[in-house]
Amino acid sequence: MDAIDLSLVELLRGNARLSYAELARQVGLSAPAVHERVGKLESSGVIRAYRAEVEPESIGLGVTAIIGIVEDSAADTDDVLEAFRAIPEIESCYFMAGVESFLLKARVGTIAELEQLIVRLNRTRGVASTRTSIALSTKWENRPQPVTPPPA
Amino acid sequence: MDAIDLSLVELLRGNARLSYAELARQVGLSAPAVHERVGKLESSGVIRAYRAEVEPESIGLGVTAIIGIVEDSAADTDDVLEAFRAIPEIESCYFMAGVESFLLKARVGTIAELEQLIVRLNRTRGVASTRTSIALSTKWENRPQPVTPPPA
DNA sequence: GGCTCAGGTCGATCGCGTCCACGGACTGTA
DNA sequence: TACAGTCCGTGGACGCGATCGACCTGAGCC
Repeated sequence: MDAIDLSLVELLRGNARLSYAELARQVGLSAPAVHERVGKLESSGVIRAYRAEVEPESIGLGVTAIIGIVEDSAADTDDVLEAFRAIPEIESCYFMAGVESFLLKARVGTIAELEQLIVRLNRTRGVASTRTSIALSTKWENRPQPVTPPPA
Repeated sequence: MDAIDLSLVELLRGNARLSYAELARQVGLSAPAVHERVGKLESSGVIRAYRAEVEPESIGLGVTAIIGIVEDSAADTDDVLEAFRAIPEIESCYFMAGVESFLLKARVGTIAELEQLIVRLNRTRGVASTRTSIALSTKWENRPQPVTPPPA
């Protein structure tokens, strides 16, 4: 992970469809060298995936909700996690410090679907209570922040 | 936005670096036809960007926080939003229903930086109070959910 | 000094991206 | 029914990019 790797990561966070040739020009290496570096970044897990970012409304996901989960005292956290993983509407899942063990971001098409989702979450074994907040609009999401040189 | 467009969107949400030729094979069209469709999806705003998804720790962003913002009664929401937009650590920003007008997801390198960020947010004109929760771990994030056929 | 290895360049080949001309289906009109 | 226009696709052509293999160079180590 040197400065060139960081540049590559930053370029690909901005536009995942840049060609290797273009990346090579930007960082001042040859295309095969860039190809190899990017391959290593992928296989070492630094780059996890390349995703198109899509306007959620246009694929029928107009309702965004943030849901806090309180576990009951007998809950097995791994089981709860497993149950959440099986629910496709849950796009993100964070394990939190605080009373609410999990914070979920979910997207559904309608308020009715959100209601169903909340019922399902409340029925999940290990879940004591849920607290749902609705996002009226997403101002921005997953904006890549500029890569800081070296963290240390 | 027909069924083929939805397939293209779904394929690109799964892997933004698929070639047009490969997309063409998957949806049963020619490469130029796919090229044109994807171009239209981009210019119509359905596809907003292509991003590499990076392990945050490896670029020095090991601390994730979720921050709720309460505006004061004299706040100009647009100004507050503008101020947030200028803070690169804020990766996502949702305008919420409820007491907290905004919910922010921020990533920083260290707890010390998080402290500075919170101070900065509290000093922002229009912000009455903040409530920060720390994510101990990110179980998953921005998992693309399967595209439902047509929503209507 | 010489070996080894990591990581680069160069050159060649093959497939892909992209432009363009052409063609068929659908629609509205006379 | 015939016709024209539009939309959306295909196929061919061509130049560029992806990718492989051979080779080069510098650093570290016996």
